[in-house]
Amino acid sequence: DHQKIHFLTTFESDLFPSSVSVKLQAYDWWPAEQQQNLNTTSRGQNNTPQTQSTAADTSVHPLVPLLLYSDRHFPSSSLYSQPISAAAAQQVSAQSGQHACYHSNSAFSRQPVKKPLNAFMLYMKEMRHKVLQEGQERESAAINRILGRRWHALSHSEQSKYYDLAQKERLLHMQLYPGWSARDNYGKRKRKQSQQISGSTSSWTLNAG
DNA sequence: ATTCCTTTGAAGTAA
DNA sequence: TTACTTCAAAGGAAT
Repeated sequence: DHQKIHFLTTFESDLFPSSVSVKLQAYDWWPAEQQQNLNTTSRGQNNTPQTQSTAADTSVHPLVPLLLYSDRHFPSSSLYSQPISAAAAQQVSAQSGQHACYHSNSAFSRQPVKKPLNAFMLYMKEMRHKVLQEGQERESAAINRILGRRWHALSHSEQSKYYDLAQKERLLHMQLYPGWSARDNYGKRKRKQSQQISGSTSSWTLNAG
């Protein structure tokens, strides 16, 4: 989808100044012309990708727009569903202090920032629908078992695609939420006491904060 | 309405 | 440093 890719490039140019261009060069799917324009703040969007083969066609990983538009990471009600500007990024940095980091578009709905997806989670997100189309399994637990076996059957180069993408998402997550830590959501999910917790009866009600 | 199941990997806690 | 635990996604099943 060209619109999403354009959003990505605009986001990169606004959020990352020339000071972090070294990091960007570590990922081969970033558009070459974008890397050249990193030191310039203004950028036009007059070229259409379909008229001729541009750098964005080959260097932008096809899963990156999928990540940026993940409904979980960027809920429809949050400001991240809109194109991210430098001002919005600074607003995110301002609200991410030493305590928990939230998506917030209003004072009434706050959704916690979740962990970035690891390589296998990205693989599942992309391949789940294919297993569903095969029609053998319907439950997610069974599908996840299948995807776990297929993950181990992948070649090293096929897996590296998702490891690289996961590293890219961790970097993006770090830039978007500088104060965020996995500690923010650790131990806050309600679980059955019969699982592991033994002894106190209401130990996990203290997370109301 | 909420948790379980089930996978791998990242990151947390406790020893 | 090592071992163990939690949570990321998904959604039908179970509670």
